[in-house]
Amino acid sequence: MESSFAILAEPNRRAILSLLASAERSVGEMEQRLRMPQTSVSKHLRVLRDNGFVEARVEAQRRVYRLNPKPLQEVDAWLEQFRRFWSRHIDALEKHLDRMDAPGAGKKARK
Amino acid sequence: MESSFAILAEPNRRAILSLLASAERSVGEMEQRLRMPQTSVSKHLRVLRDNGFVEARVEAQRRVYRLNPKPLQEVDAWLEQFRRFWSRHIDALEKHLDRMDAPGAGKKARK
DNA sequence: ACCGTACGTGAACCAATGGGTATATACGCG
DNA sequence: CGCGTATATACCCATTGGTTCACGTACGGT
Repeated sequence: MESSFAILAEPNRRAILSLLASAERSVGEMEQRLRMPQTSVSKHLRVLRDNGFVEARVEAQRRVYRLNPKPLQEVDAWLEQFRRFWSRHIDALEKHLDRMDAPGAGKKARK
Repeated sequence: MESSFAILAEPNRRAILSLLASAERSVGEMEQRLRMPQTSVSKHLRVLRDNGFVEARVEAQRRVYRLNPKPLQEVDAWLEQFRRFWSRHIDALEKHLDRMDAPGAGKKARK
């Protein structure tokens, strides 16, 4: 049960996730895009997989990885408590957050 | 030049930040609220200070710490690239709520 | 059946870091 | 001035975590 923050503390892992944000990628693809050794990529992927940040599917000899957003959503949720420090000035964002704010509590239409 | 994520990887530091999210606090206050040794609190505060997460003001023998949101905003900004992975769900929820909201005449407050 | 490609994994190595203990500094008070 | 309170820091130690090297495995083409 590592914290998601601990996983994201590693720069190479963040790079991998950023890559996967735009598209699915095979290991070799990440290897050359990020210019890092394959074993390093594989190990980071292992950590990301074990913690639910990515999922893989087998395609011949390749493993194609795709992003799983759930852990990142948790990080986003943790940040919630601090948003009031900067969101006051950004009305559009505030409205967006307000809407996310109603998790089935039944108060859908504020204002 | 440490990544903000590396700073947030530490659970106690996150606890400190959460505390400071609600109010300014002195070191001793955090010490007892978090039930952790003072030297530990001080060390984590040092890291948080050096990385711009908190600022301190001197008040007699006390140091009162307050939150500085900028580094957290950067984290929030990094998450931006992933928001599309769950904003679709939010949109769906939004539409659902809108539909419940306006059963006959369409006043949808979209945008 | 081989051989190269594509990944994963285990072991050894090394640097960074958090916790604990002891100590240093700063301040207010009697 | 000496003492207690409040906080910071230096040092040591144990652990963690990332990198590299070497090897293992699975698959497809020829």
